[in-house]
Amino acid sequence: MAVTITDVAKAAGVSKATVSKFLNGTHYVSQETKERIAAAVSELGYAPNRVAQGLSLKRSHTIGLVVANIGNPFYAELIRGAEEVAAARGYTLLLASTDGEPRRESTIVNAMRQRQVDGIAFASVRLADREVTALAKDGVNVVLASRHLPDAEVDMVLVDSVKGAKLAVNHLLQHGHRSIAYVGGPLSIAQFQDRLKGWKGALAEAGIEPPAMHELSLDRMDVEAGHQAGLRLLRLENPPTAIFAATDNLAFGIMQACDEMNRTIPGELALVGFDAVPFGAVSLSPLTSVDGSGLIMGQRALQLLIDRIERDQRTPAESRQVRMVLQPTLCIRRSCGCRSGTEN
Amino acid sequence: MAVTITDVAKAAGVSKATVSKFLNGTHYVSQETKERIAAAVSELGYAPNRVAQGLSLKRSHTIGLVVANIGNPFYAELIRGAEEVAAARGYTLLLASTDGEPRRESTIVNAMRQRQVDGIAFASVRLADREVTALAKDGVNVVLASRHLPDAEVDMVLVDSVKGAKLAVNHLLQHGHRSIAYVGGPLSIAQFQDRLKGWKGALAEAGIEPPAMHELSLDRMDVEAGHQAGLRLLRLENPPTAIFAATDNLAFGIMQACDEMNRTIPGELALVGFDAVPFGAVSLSPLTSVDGSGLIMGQRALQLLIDRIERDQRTPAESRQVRMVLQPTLCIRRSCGCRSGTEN
DNA sequence: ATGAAAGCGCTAACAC
DNA sequence: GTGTTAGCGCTTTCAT
Repeated sequence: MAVTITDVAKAAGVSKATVSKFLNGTHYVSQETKERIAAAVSELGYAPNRVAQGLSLKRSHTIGLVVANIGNPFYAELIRGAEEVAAARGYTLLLASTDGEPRRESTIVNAMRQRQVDGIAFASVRLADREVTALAKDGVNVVLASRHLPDAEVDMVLVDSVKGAKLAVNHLLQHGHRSIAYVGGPLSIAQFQDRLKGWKGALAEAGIEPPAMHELSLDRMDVEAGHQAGLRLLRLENPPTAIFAATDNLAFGIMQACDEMNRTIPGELALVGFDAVPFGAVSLSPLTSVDGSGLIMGQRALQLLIDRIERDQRTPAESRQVRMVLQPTLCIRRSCGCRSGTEN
Repeated sequence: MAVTITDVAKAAGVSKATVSKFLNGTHYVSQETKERIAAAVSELGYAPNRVAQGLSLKRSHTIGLVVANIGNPFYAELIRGAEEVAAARGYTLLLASTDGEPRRESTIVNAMRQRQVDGIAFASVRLADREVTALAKDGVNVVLASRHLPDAEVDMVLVDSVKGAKLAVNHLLQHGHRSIAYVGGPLSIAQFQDRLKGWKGALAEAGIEPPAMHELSLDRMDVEAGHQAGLRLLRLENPPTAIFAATDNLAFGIMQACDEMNRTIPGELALVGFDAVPFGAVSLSPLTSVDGSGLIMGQRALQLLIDRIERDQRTPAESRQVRMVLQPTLCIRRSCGCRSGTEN
């Protein structure tokens, strides 16, 4: 059906081997045959079959990207960044979503390996550190984006969550708040441990010891979870005057709760999120948020991964894994009580 | 490196062919050897190499999904739906983003064909009708989601845009508005022609002839474009009292403009969007919107595509292409002036 | 500088 | 029932 290298060879009156050599610039080919082949190629509209190439080369120029949930704008940004550099460097993405289920994640990883991906980028792994390390040891190029696996021996790019959380809380402190609650995701995820730690740390430095009810680690991270948490907090006998949400999605849910209970933001409740997804600019109350730069993480993660893939190509040696930590920044909008601006 | 079918054959003391037959259940294999093979498989942890399989079968169990912009929540939903059914039916998605550039789109299509995808789903094509038809005639299974190509001879799933727009405008009319502006995307896209037509039609039926300045067809569809359009409209000497935005993203931009100019929604300006992305619920003003059901389109599109792929497998006959039109529904939130609810 | 041949991992006739 | 063989489209020694 499609035109193959054999067709080109025939048309140019040479052997497949020569065509291949010419196409890949891997050996010398005489000027004259070069031209004949080039002519045949464009004449027939030949394009190499990547599958066949992959089988022979053991290289697919395909990268698996596994995210928890495509619907979450944070991942959407990350995917965008990843796709961008993948495309630029000649790779295409195999996308899969886990819905946060570790079991589904293993299935996906297997499927990807069977498809001979050159590497896998995890945006928010749920696998255990050792499983990821095992994967890497097993020869799979891996990179972790956004989620931190302290003991996994693979490349990762993440944002400094402790620092980010402190940025957020300190800002709220500067606005005069003394009663700042925390709403975050499951503590089984390192990122949330760090954000919680940052919150606690900033408060401690200000000599504040928050009541236990002001610390909420939920097991889900969607808007609805934030909504419920918001209601819970607002109905407390002594509700907080401000909330640091460890995720923008959570913050949006909290806004919804305020809306429902007729509490104004930032008037009656100040709010700062984490991620700074673009949508925050047009949310119920324009959201001040720690910039987790999903886009950049997506980009960097893929750069790291592709670099490793292409390096391994030459030298299958174990190179030291890099851990890239992005510095967070505060994207100030109005939900904190400010008018606007950016701060570091 | 990885374990191959040959290893399994060796371990089970049979030939590769037998292993293959057993694995694919394509021929009878004696109970005894079945067991021996099964044992070898699990012993060695064998998993077939899909690339090799693909080369032999000319089937990759991979589907290309091309979207305009992953950052747009409408596409995010669509991707989510697509990924869901792809995974359920044993396919994985090759994702690529065009940024709305037709040239990039062709490049992507070529890359995907080289990778032997079993089919391509376009969420918002920019290619011309005849190019898409040519693709289909050339043996590529194609489905169009969301965007309408009147003359392309391929499967498509779309939402009835004329009807959706009427739903929106009529609702605004019922709220007593007589001055309803339209803000939409490029008229080169059929969807926007339809939404414009629906707007005009509904107004005409109400005996209203809108002034020319109240009809804005922009060439971009991002939030910023909506923002600019909103400012333009609000600064008119006789600004509209309501706006129908042909896309939620555009509506968000308009909200931003209102916010900037201190116009309340729906008090001073009523607003209805199109798409009903989840975020509308927590936007500056909870957005009433025509439900374009991106998620469902993503699902249906992939079902259509996979059905066709698997049908073609058996009978390469040209089957009539299906055009699936989803009925829009109005997702009522507050930006129109209502309190809440749903209407058809 | 070019070609012949083997091999990547799998499937599919066709024999036995 | 099971094995032999050829072939999918490409790359890559190894000769020439």
